[in-house]
Amino acid sequence: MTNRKSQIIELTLKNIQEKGFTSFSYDHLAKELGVTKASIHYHFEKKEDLGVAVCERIQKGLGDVYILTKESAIAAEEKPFAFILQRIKFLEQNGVCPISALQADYQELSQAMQEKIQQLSQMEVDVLVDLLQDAKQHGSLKSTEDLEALAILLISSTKGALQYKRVLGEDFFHKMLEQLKELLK
Amino acid sequence: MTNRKSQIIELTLKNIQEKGFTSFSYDHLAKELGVTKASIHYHFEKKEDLGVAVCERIQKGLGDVYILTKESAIAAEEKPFAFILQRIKFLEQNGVCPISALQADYQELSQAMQEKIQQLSQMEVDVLVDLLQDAKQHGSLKSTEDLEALAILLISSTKGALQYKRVLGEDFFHKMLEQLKELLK
DNA sequence: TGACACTTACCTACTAGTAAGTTAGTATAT
DNA sequence: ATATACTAACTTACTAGTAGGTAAGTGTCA
Repeated sequence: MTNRKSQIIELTLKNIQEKGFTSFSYDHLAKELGVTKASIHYHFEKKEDLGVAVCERIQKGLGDVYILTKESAIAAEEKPFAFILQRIKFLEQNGVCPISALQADYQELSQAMQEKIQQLSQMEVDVLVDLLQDAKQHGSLKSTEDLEALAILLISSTKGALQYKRVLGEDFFHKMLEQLKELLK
Repeated sequence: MTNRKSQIIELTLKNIQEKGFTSFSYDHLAKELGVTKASIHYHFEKKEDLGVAVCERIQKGLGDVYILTKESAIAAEEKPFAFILQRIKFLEQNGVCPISALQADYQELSQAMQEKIQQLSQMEVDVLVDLLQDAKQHGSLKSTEDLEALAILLISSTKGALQYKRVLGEDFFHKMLEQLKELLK
């Protein structure tokens, strides 16, 4: 049963979103799966190994949504915002973005995980810049616009708003998205 | 020595910024102060009590910067951005905003702390909306602008960018601030 | 004398991680 | 066909360390 391994990764991803990396435990994970803690150690010897596997899982998810958006039939100028909406969809109720959760614990993590999180964060920017470039070529964005700076604003505000959403409710987040939509016109 | 109490609060604030609420410990705090763990329990019986005290400390700091900005001699249209810059100044190197750190642990915290964090988050929005209203009256903002939505965008993006800053460096953050400056023109 | 600010010594619960043993299934050689 | 050898996927039982929290005692100063 190799899908026990991906089952653990998936459950860990959920736990990271809800509690953060340092606050979830092998014991809790094991109880949720109905196996022993040692069984999870069999698949992922150290917590760090599981962490790296989850980072790779997130990276794949990010890449998939990128390709999906890139190849989609919608207009190029709508793709940056569509990409953001697609990414949000993957986040369950009351769950923060897993990348944000990992960033929050960043300083306590091993070097291997820090490098992975750095890669992930940079990839988020790069992917959005690429979609913005396509949108610009189709004439929807002001040519004076610094696309990297714009991507940074879009990502930062989305991630920040997801944090506030848990505390202040859906309404906060929707108002933010409306502002972003306006900004991309 | 009543300032031992505020000494503990100050150190806890620093610890929350670096590790988050669930990941700092009384033991670690005690060692940093050169006292025993039980001594901290004497001042703050439960960790929750210390957490609430820190929230109140943050709330006071937020209020102080607000009053300082409100009463400052600079032009009203520059006050929203000046307020954000002042708030960032209080954050030490590699430290995330303490409110963001508390939001990240939100779901694991007691109801008392959740309520405090909710108050704090709402206060951030309210204070910025107030400064934006003053700026609008002095003619620097488009009258069509929804000020609450703008405040939400400013706060979200600042908080989000502070997270990325730890991982991707100062440059990321500066680019974000430049975009916000542009947005407020 | 008694309140204040502690310390010492402890408890229980939980953490990551490990060692050794078990079970079921597979591949191979005779 | 069957014994042998091996592997995957576990479990049981443990370690050492750390977490929050408490009870009882100590020194000090008004």
